[in-house]
Amino acid sequence: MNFNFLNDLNESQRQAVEYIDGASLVIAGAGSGKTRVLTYKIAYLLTKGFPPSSILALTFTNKAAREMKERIAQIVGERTARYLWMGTFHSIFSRILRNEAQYTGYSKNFTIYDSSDSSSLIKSILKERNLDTKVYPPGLIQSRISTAKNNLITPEAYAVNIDFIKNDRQSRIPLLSEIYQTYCNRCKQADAMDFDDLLLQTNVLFRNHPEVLEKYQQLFQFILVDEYQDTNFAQYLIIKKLAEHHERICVVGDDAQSIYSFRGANIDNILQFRNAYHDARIFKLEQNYRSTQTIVNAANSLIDKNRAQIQKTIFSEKEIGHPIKLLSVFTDYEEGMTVAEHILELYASNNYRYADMAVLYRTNAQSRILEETFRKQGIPYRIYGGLSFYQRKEIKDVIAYCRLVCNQNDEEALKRIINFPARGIGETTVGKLVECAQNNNVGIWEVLTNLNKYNVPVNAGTASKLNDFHNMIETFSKEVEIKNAYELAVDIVKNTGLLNEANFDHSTESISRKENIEEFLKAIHEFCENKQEEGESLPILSDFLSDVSLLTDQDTDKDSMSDKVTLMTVHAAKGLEFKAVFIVGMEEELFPSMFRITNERELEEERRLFYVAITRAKERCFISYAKSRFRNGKTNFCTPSRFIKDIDPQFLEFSQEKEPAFQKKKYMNWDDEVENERNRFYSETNEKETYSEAQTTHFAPRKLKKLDQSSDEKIITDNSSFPVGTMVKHQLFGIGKVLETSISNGNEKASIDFGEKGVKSLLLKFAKLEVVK
DNA sequence: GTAAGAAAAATTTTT
DNA sequence: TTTTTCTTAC
Repeated sequence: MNFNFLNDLNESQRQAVEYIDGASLVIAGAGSGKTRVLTYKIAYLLTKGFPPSSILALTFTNKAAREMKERIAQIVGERTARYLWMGTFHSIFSRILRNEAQYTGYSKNFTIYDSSDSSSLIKSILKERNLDTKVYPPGLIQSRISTAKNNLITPEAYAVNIDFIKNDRQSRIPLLSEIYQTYCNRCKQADAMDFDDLLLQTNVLFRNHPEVLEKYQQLFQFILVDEYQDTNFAQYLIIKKLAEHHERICVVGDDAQSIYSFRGANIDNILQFRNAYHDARIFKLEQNYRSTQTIVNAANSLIDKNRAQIQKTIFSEKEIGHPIKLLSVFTDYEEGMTVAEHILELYASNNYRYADMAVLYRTNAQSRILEETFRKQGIPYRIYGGLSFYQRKEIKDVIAYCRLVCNQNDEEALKRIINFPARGIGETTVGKLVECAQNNNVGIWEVLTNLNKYNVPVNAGTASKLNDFHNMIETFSKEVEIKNAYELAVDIVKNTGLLNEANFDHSTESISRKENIEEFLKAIHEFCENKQEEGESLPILSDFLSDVSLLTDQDTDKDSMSDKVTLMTVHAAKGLEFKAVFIVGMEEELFPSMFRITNERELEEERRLFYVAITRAKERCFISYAKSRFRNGKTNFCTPSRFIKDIDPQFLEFSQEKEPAFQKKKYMNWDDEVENERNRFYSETNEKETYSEAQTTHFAPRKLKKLDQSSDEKIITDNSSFPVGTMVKHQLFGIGKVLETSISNGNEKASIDFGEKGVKSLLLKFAKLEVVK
């Protein structure tokens, strides 16, 4: 082993690595060598005599875990690195839950429900109870249940909590508590855990079985947690429990990069670390090795506008570099062209390959237009996100078959494929099965196995179809334990006719579906080979399934070698870096998202998201915003994001665009107008007034009329349906009071105070408001 | 019971 | 715009 690796570290990094006697928090600014510290720390622990199997290292993504493992393997060798407990929270604790299945009430091979399984289960529960999905929106229920689980509130605890019950009654969803209970019962019956369960059930396991907890407390001599700012309460408590005795724990994170609160992440975990671990040492990694001084300073000036944060001074000793270039364009289409031009220019300079560049956006929907322009311009690109490989219909179908074969209680899988490929078992029949199952308090599979016993009211033809289906699944399931996963999967795909179904015509889509299935089978094959290399004689299908359900698209980047521009959301870009970064769509209501501008906490998170975006850039950063954007089927007029103003202008450069060839004649005077607006933009001191004023003052009204009949002005109105002071009810936000109604862009808006949920500005045509007396 | 076609609705981030 | 749900005709 190379003992000199500590020399690669700067002073604060080295201190962070060498402190192993107690709890520590490492505040790792963007680009400060966080991964290096983590990997070296693990290597250091190994040299200090900690066996690899006594080190628990938790990451946020599979990719991060894999990369870190590789880097550690380079230092200490693969044979040692292999035994580290390193992975995502979800994968590590699903492993523990499987190992300890005897204590959990679930089987060793429990199924993992993904969010679409959860959602469809919730929908069936609502349907069975005859509840209107307008009163009980499935999405809202799902997120409430998820929040409850993330905060370790079991259905039993929920039912007796007066605050929740009162709150639900106020939101007009008093049955939520019961739905939550039913949801959990049904998951249990299906021998399935959803993502949140993996953390919740781990906590339940540790609470109910101190001897099991004790075992893992002993096992894990040292615990490391990456991306600590993104942990939720369930994760916090698991770590706290595991580290209780020895408190040899090191968490690494950056509060400035906390961007997952919508998933339950609690930034207070990192801000209040000392409350949980009183003697914790705090190390700050403040030198940024990634970006130019300009980029670092610009990002600093931005994040400085947030209130909740840990004091730190991020600095760079790299060159000053180029200013961040603002690209003001008229349309989203033009934005794509401008970005494309810059990409081609950088590429032509020979200093940048395509793979050195990334385009980051707030929402996936923005990728389409970029894709179009890149195709036209012949720029190779790769899109991350959107529909992941495992989310494709044909793949989900194959997985559903595999799931059902491994676990006949998996009702979501069963419902998905009982009539796919079509075999004459329609909705009515499934309805009868479900009803029968409910009445007898058993699972659908049980009913399917004993059609006669349960007197399912179906005719002979249907009964025989049901039996055929039942027998087919049963035949496969008998082979699960004795057959190699790959062989069984091939059997399933062949015998069920899934391949034919996918390839029913010769369209490109059809061929691609077929290829996807083949690709999937190949993945199973690889899985088997890997397992066999590790010495497992018979890798079975259920093993593969427990792996695959925790994989995401990030884990399946096949051609990372090829020279392509990366297109992804800012969220997906966390942890990555590129020589040049284009942040597009920096407009109000898009970035920051319109859903998050009324709540200060959420707005700060949006700002952190922008901070993450900027700090991905090593050398060049471009920020673009369009005046108009095609969104949700129509053209919207946009104003530049308030966040642009948060950046100290000394780090910015405005585009001095020459007339691009593609620019239409009617936009000829645009540059002048933009110039005016820029001046206005920065001389403006009254934040509130800036954008609406700028709009009316600097747009020649005549011109606007030519483009769109509607005006950009915000006009305060007196809406007869919702006069000021009216109490209204909103699906998501509950009861609120109308503060103001207005018309802007021809859209009727209302500003409504929802109390705890904050003041929201809603478009009346979207928000289905009901007046309450 | 099925499939296509029409109408309506929803538009964020994801382990 | 895309996706989901509803309707209608086979």
